[in-house]
Amino acid sequence: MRVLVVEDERRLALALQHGLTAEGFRVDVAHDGPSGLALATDHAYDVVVLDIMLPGLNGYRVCSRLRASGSDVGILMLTAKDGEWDEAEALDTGADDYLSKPFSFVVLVARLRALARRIGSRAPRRTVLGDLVVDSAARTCTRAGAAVALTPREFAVLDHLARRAGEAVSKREILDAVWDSGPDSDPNTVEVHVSALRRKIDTPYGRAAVQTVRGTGYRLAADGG
Amino acid sequence: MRVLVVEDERRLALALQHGLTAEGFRVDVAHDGPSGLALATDHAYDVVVLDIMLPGLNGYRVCSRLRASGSDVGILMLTAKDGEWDEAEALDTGADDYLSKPFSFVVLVARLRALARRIGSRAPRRTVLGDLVVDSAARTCTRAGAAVALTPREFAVLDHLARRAGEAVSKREILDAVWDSGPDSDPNTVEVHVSALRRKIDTPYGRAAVQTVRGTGYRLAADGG
DNA sequence: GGCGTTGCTGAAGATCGGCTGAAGACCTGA
DNA sequence: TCAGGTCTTCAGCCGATCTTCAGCAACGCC
Repeated sequence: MRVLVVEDERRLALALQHGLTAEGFRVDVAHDGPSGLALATDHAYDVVVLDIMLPGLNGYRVCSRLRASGSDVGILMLTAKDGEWDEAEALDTGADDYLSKPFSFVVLVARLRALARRIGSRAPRRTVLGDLVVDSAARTCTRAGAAVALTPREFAVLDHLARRAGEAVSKREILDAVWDSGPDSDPNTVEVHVSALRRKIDTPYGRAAVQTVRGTGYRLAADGG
Repeated sequence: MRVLVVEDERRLALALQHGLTAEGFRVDVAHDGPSGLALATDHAYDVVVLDIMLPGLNGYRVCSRLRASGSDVGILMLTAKDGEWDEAEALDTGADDYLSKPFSFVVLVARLRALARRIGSRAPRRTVLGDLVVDSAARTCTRAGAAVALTPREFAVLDHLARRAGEAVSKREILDAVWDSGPDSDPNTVEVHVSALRRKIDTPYGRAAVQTVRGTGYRLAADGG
């Protein structure tokens, strides 16, 4: 699970990074509002841990801008005081949960897990495209009623395409979403997996659900191919 | 991607120009406020890197004038001090992000890329002109309800015209936007692609969506031809 | 109507991007 | 450690696409 921590207090940020990494989260850190907003806009995080007091752009504004841009990432706000005002405002600007400083690390982890679960269930569970059904929660795929066995990578690629059904998705984006890889990763990897995917969900059925968008990447046909 | 660097410190400007060019950006440079504003107004940049301390017209004023003129180009401000005042003012005048000097080049590149992506996603997803529909996200085009298969270049040209529907767009601008090419590139390349485009989206339907503006370039008819 | 300029278009060779089979690395569970 | 499955890398192939060129057409000015 991917977490973004936006916190200007370096020591706390570092502590959270280490602690959450040890808990099995993948953690990125930003130390001010604008770079936090940029990271959150740019990467597919599951949850953002957002301090309110931030240089450049405070937490409320980061939060509302994120929501304004259509993001439905989970947002957990860290309120410095424990007055009701802060918390109400946090929820008003679109945060999903809040925690008053100082907080227990164990509680934070529990809240993050709970939030991630809620967010996860908020996401569309199934994507139906004609006779192709992708079930993100169950991690299953059926075509024309028949179950199709996919490897983890194949499913992850399909799942990502399904979440953006109808849109052209670049290989770079797929690499980022599925592989957590650096900028030097090879787009051919995606091609190989798409090739395998097609062999399973397209070739036997004679219709192309996964379309190539030359020069860009791929698109999962919104009408089922 | 096109970047304008407005920076009066010659050595830094030159370093940025070289570095960003090496990263694959197309870079123009201005050394004072007024010429920066003029360049930004006259050309279709994706992002402007704007120093605050500038002769003639400071960065805040360049930024607010750009916004006042209706530009929604991405603006990344370079703040000399790292006081909160600078940064808040930068964002208030309409900047999208800021970076405190001295900054790491790698960070600048990452921020530029993130900003460009955010700006891109701000653009309208679909353009509808009569019976012609251009969907930038899906990278598809339909005319009179029928899908039209376009090559990447053809689509890029159409997409650019669609973003300025009704306006006359010069071949030079199209070259800049679609080809990332130098000043010695051949306008005939655009003509060839427009020709191919017309064969696909105009000829079969008997009406001209892509109109020639002699001496200037082309215009996508706002009423769909 | 004549002329220079500008735009259109078919053809051809060069280039690019994507697909795929194969091989070996890797991971996991027994 | 072994077996089975999966993932990544590599290289060759192939078709789609791009650019360039050259001749022709259209336009507008005189």
